[in-house]
Amino acid sequence: MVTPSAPHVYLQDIANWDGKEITLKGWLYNKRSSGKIRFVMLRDGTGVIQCVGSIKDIGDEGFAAIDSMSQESSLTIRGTVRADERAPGGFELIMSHVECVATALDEFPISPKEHGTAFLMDNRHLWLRSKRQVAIMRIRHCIVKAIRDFFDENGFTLFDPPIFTNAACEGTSTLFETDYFGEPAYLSQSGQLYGECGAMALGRIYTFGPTFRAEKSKTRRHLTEFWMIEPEVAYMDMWGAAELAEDMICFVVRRVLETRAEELKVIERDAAILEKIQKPFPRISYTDAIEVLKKNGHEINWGDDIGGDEETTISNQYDRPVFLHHFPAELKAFYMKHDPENPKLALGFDVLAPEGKGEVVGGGQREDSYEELVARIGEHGLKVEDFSWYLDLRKYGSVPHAGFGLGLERTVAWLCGLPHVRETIPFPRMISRLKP
RNA sequence: UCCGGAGUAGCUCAGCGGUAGAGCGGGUGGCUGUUAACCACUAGGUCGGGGGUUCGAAUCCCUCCUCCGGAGCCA
Repeated sequence: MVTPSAPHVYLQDIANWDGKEITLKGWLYNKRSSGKIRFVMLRDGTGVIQCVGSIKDIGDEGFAAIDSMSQESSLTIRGTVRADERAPGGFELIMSHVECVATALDEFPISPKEHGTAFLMDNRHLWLRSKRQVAIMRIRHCIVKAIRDFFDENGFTLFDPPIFTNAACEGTSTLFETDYFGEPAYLSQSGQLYGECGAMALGRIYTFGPTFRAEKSKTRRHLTEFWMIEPEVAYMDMWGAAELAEDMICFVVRRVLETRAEELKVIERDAAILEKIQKPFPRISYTDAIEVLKKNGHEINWGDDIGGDEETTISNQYDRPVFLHHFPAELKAFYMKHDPENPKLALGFDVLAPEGKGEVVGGGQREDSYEELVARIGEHGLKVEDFSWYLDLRKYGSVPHAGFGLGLERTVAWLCGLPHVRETIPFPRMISRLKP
């Protein structure tokens, strides 16, 4: 039991308890021993600390308890906090009492040594206990919170789109089909069309939810289930949406730097690189980008899609995110508004993250003309009746409007400097990963 | 779907025609300041599956499976 003089303390607050007797509750991270002394590395989810036990303080009983526990056994330790130069976190705990809560019934699969990613992914449920994964999850949470705060503080309303959808917006090949009481239903691959309904109702909204893509992509940037944030604003044009994306990204980066410096250190992410993420981001048109790519030895022509290697070439020219805008309209989705000054171009943009991290945002202005949109739906081989509700937005008081989609996992991977998105979400879903 | 790469102890890997190996992890013992502790001993294997070549295959050939990376598509 916890005595009033030895309250339960989390390791993140340990600096406030120097010289005091406290209780720690956690798991055995590692241990070392000598004949008459025991070193216990305890983690509690907020940090790791070395606890020192000498035979005169904890007796044979304490030694026996420690010796019976293997890695990841759960335990509580009472002791006195002591600042110590030699300790990695600056503090140690001098044990006065140790109690095993539950011994690990088997050898913990993930030893303190190196492991391959396939093995770690098979043990994702346990891998999440490691210092590095804990730090990444904390930063992910920070980013989620910052995004919500940014929109909430700027007059936006959270607007949740459905996950079951009936329409095959952009062809069924990339959608997961489910049996919905005998009818086919598809897991949402974007909340945007619903977000547009919200913008017409509430003015400024953002969606924040999971989306699903059945595309058989096997790359470091793809998940089949990922989280997307999609703001949508009535009476906003393409450049307004671009500025919104810019402000949001800067706000999020600032928040991570201010509140997650420790976690960035744990994952060895150079904060100086993130300090450079400031307005304004360079803006380069698709047409100009093609010229840049040609000069850099890429075999690409106007009208071709810009692939991963090309994106890297462009983003490597800057130390901050870059806007790519005014793509050829035929490369983009049916709802994208065409440039009135050049109908071959779409009023859309992508944001490429620096360091070759690729596209983190895609957005632009939506087609607001009823006639144009009907024609566009036909051109894309889609059925007008599937989009009757969407067309109603143009029928009843259509206005210029714009928005964008931000991929959460790609953003986390970029800000954390991770090579692969699989470590950015607790349980990544990929083409060959459904378990755990 | 296509193009590469890899499957050997619980994990990370070496061995690449001639007796199945190391480090870590596990177990046992030792050590009063260790830091991925150290020292000694010890247990642990259908060398991804199937077929073939050979006196002999983890090793060479064929085939299948799985995973990893990339392409396409996208956030």
